[in-house]
Amino acid sequence: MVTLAEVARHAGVSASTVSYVLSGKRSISAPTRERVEHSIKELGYHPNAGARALASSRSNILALMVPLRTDMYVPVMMEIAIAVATTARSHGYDVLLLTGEEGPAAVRRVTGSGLADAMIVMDVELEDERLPLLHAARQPTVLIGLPADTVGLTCVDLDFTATGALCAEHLADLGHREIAVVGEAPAVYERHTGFAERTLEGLRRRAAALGVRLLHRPCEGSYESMDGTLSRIFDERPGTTGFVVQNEAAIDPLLSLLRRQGRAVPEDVSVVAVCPEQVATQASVRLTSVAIPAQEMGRRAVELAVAKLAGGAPAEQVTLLAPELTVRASSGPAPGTS
Amino acid sequence: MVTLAEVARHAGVSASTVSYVLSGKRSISAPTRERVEHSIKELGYHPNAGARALASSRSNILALMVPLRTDMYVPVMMEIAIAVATTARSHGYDVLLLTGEEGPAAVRRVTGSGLADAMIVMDVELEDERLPLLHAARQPTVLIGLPADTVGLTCVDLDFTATGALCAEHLADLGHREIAVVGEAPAVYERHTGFAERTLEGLRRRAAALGVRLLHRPCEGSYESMDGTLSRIFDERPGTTGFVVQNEAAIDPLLSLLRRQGRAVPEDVSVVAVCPEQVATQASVRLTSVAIPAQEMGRRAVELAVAKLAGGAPAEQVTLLAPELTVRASSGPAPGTS
DNA sequence: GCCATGCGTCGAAGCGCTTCGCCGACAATC
DNA sequence: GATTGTCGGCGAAGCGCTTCGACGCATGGC
Repeated sequence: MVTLAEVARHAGVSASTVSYVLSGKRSISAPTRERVEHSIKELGYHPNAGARALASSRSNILALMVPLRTDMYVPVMMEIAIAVATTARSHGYDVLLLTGEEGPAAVRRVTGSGLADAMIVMDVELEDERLPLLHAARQPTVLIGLPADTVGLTCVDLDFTATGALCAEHLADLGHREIAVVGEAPAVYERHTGFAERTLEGLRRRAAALGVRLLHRPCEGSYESMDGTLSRIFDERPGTTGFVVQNEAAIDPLLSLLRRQGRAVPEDVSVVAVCPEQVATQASVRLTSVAIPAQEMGRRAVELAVAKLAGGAPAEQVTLLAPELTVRASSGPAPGTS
Repeated sequence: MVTLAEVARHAGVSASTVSYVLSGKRSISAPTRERVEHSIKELGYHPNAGARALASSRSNILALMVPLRTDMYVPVMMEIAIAVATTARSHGYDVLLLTGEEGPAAVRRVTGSGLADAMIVMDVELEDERLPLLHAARQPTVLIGLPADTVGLTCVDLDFTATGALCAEHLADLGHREIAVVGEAPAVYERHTGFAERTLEGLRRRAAALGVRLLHRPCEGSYESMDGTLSRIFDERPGTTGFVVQNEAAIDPLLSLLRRQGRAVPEDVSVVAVCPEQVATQASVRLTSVAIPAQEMGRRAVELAVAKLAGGAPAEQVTLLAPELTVRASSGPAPGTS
C-alpha cells in the first residue's frame, strides 16, 4: 500500500506538497507538480479513502436509497441507479447502494457515520417517513419523486400531472370520449406514491375540462389481472376507445388481450403508455407514449446533490421535467370520427 | 457530531473501553458495558466511518460491479444487486455500486484506495479483462458468473451447462425431436459471456446424446427480430416442435407470434424458458422454466466474500447452483406422440 | 504469605491524510 | 534600499478511531 509520504519522499518534496498537487488548493510550480505526478504514476499511488474522509470530513460518496419493492417497474429504477452511478463518477463521487429495507434507520446510520456526503432518495411517498429525518440531518438530500410537502426539499421528477394531462389531451384530440386508465398495482396507490396519484389527477382534470369520461382501474402486471381489469372496464364502459397505461408490466398483457378480443389497435382502440422509450418501441405495437426520462432524472439528481455540496444551490428547489408525448402506431382517431 | 471521546466522558470511562464495548474484542464487565451502551443511545452516537476505516484498515464496504450494458435482462441484475445489498447489511457491510463503465480502472481505484474490503463482480466474460487485476489485488473477490479459467477464483453461478441439458432432456422426454433455441442477443455471444455459451453447450451435448436435432438462433428482445428469427427457424426446420428461450425479453414476443401464427402452446409447440420465476408465471402462458436464482446468487456471493474476509475460506471455490426445472403449462407431448 | 494468573480498564501510539500558519525568496512599489 | 506583497514549499497539528502493552486488583495454588 503506497502512502502519500512515500510519494513525497520519492519526489523529494513534503507530504503537504503532494496533497496540494492532488487537491489543487494551493498553487504549485510546474516542475514540482510534474515531479510529484510522475512519482504518483510510477508508484501507483491511490489516496486512502478512509484517511481522506477522516481528515477532510468528506467521503466523496453519495448514498442512493432504492426501493426494495417488487411492485415497481424495475428497469426504470435500474436505469436511474446506473445514471446516478455514472454521473456521480464524473463528478468524483462513488455511490453507496442502500435498500429501502432499513428505512429511516439507514438515514440515521449514514448521516451519523459520515459514510456519505449526500443522499439521493428514490420512490418517495407523499408522506414519507424518512422526510423528517432527512430534514433534520444537515446532510444534503435530493429526492427523486415528489412528496406532498416540498418545503425545504430538493426534488427531481417527471411532471406527472402534466403527463396525465398530455395523455388525456392527445386522446381527446383524436376524438375519444371514453378513456380508461390502467393504473399501477393497488399497493402503489395504497402507499400514496406521488407519481401515480399525480398522473391520475392530471388525467382527471384535463379529461373533465375536455368533456371526456375517465375510468381508472389499478392493475397488477400479470395477464390474469389484466384480463379481469379489461373485462370490468368494458362491462362498465362499453364505449371505451382510449386507454392510458401507466403500469409498464401491464402493457404487453393489455395489447395481447385486446388483440385476442378482436379489438384492433389503433383502429378500434387507442393506447397511450407512460413508459421508457425502449418499452414503447419494443412492444408488439409501437406505442404512442410519454417517455419516463430515467437517465435524465438520475443525472439531474446527482448534479443537484453536487451543487448543494459545493454550497451553490438553494435549499428548496423542485425540478419538474416537462413530459413529451411521442405519437407512434398505437393511437389514432376514435372510431366513427370523420 | 458525537465522537467516541464524548461517549467515553459521558459514561465515565476511557475511549478504549468504549471501543471495546463496540467491537467486543475484549471482555468488559456487565455494569460498564451497560453504562457505555446507555451513553451511546442517549447521545445518539454513530462511529465515524472514515476514522474507523483508517484505524482498522477495514471499510466494511463491499464493492459491487454491475454491467452497464442494456442488452442483458435488467431485472435479474437488479434482483442480484438488491440481494447483495440486503445480505451485506445483515453482515454489517454496505455496498458500493460500481458500473462496468470504468472497467479495470475501477478495480484499481477501489482496491488501491481501500474503499472496499472485497469485490463482487457481475457479468463476467469468459476472458474478462478485469481478471488479471483482480488476481493481482490482494482483495478478496467473488465473481457472479464463470470465466473460462477459474484457477484461484471464487465464483458463484447457476450451472448453465446443466440447465441447458435439463431443458433438452425435458423436451426430448416429451417426444420432441427438433428443438430450436432462441438465444440471447448476438452481442452477448460476441463478447463471450459465459452463461450463454455454457447453456448452449449443455443443450447441444444432451440433445446429441438423446438424438435430438438442435438449432440455435441468437435473438434480440424485440418483436421485429423475434419475427424474423421465428420465420427463419421454421423455414429451416419446419418440423420444429420444441423451443428453449434464454432471452427473457424474447419470451413475450415469441408467445405472441406463435399464437398469431396459429401454433398453440403447448399443443403444437412446447416452450421452455430460462428466466426468473416471476417472468415464467406472469407470461401469457404459464411457462415451464428453469428458474434463475438471482437472490440466491447474490446472497451466496456476499457470504463467500464475508467468509474470505474472515479468513475462513479457500482461495478457489466454484459454487454452481443446481438448476431446477418446473413444469408448467407451456410444455407437453410432441404432436403425434402417443 | 508469596508468586503466578487472569480479568477489566486505561494510556498512548499511530492509521494516512488535510490544512493552517509560517517562512524564505523574489518581484514590484515608492 | 526599505516596504509590502505574492508565490512555492514545509512542518506540525489534528481528524476519530483501533489496538497493543501495561497496570491494578482479585483469586488460587503452594
